[in-house]
Amino acid sequence: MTSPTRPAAARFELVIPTEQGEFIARYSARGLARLTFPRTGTAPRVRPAIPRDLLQQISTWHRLTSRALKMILSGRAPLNWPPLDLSGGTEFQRQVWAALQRIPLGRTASYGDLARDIGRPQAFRAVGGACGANPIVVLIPCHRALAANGRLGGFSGGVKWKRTLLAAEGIAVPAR
DNA sequence: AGGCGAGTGAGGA
DNA sequence: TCCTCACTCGCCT
Repeated sequence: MTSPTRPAAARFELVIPTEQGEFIARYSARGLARLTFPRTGTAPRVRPAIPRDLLQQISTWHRLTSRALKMILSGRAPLNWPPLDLSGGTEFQRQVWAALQRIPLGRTASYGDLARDIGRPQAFRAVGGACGANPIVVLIPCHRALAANGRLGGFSGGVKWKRTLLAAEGIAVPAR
């Protein structure tokens, strides 16, 4: 056939400028597949052009992503969300990510709480791993997962970001 | 209070 | 099959 078949895994990147830097959003044909923190000191890279048949769809999603991100960064709960393409995760990871999305803005849960939420009370340690594999920072609020006894725990994007995000949501940030 | 070790489930090499 | 965790708990100073 003449229609160019895109690989199912095709991803298209757009940036979201914020006061904190440029977040990078990556879209598949199914929705937002990845959102990453601003990188410091990397050369701007060439991004593949978005095919015409996806342009309008992705533009719409990107507006939703940008607004939702900026809302959370300013401590307000987003009204609308882009569709999320979480097909890259395992079943267990998707369950953890869904549990994270149930934590309201301004609230936190411990890794143990999340493990109980998904019906695997002993899997609290694996929950940490799934949080670390979260492909969509901020919108899937892995920063709201703390260790037991209110300790901060870790963060794949760096603990500084975790503190920043918690502070933006008005959460008292543990000393460590 | 704080350190330490064992136990734990999932994922990746 | 092994190893590594963004953990938790209990026991010990």
